[in-house]
Amino acid sequence: MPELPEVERAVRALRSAVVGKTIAAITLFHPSLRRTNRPARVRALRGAKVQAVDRRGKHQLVVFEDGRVVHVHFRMTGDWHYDAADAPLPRFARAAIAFTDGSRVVLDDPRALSTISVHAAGDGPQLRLGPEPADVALTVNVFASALAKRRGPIKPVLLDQRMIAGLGNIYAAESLWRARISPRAIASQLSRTRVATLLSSIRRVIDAANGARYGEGSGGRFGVYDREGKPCRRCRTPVARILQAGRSTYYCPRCQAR
DNA sequence: GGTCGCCTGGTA
DNA sequence: TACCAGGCGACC
Repeated sequence: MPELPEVERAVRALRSAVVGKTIAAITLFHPSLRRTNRPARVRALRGAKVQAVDRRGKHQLVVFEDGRVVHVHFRMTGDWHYDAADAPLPRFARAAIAFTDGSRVVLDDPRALSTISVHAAGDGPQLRLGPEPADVALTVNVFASALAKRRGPIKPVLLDQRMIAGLGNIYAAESLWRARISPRAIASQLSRTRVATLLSSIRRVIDAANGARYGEGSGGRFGVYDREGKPCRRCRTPVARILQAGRSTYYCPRCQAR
């Protein structure tokens, strides 16, 4: 599920579910999680009390009262599942956190690419992230000077989390479509006007995605994403798909001509 | 920058 | 049986 709006939703749900609770046990089921986590460090979280749940970009941070931090990233297909500690596990359970009140949070992830790591107090994960889309410090000037340093095509640049934290493949494509900018346009060559348009398009697309979930049904109505061969919603030209940096990019060859 | 690997499932 | 997948770090 995870693009920014989905992670934000997941964080809010997690926050209301676990803040103030004390860990009874953490269990890692998937080999890749066992490989990357030291058992003693995970076991030592027993008795730790959750103080806060924070989000930075698509990263989730569970902060404990003693300053330790559990860092979770859903990658492609992770999500939280809530149940009781004695309930049957969901099909793709990769990890579980049981609390002393009998409740449980399960990391449910068919593709098993999610990551979990445990950090000592004062030694949190080093996240190299740019500003959040909604950050008022992210001005057109700031965005333009960041883009000016990048000689490559704009679409892969937008996926770099150091540009804007949390922007993913879907909304990068949607933002460019909305701004009528070719995904192949060279980042450093965008005019200031186009940079301004792109920034406001990114914000509008993210805002719409944030709101769409409650509207149900209205969500998932993309302009170009996953619409190869289907008509552009603006000009009816068939949407094209190209590969950039190994990822699909959908765009309208007419609205977003170079 | 591009490409690959991590994992596993859904779909054509 | 192929290809594709909302991410990202390691590699050239």
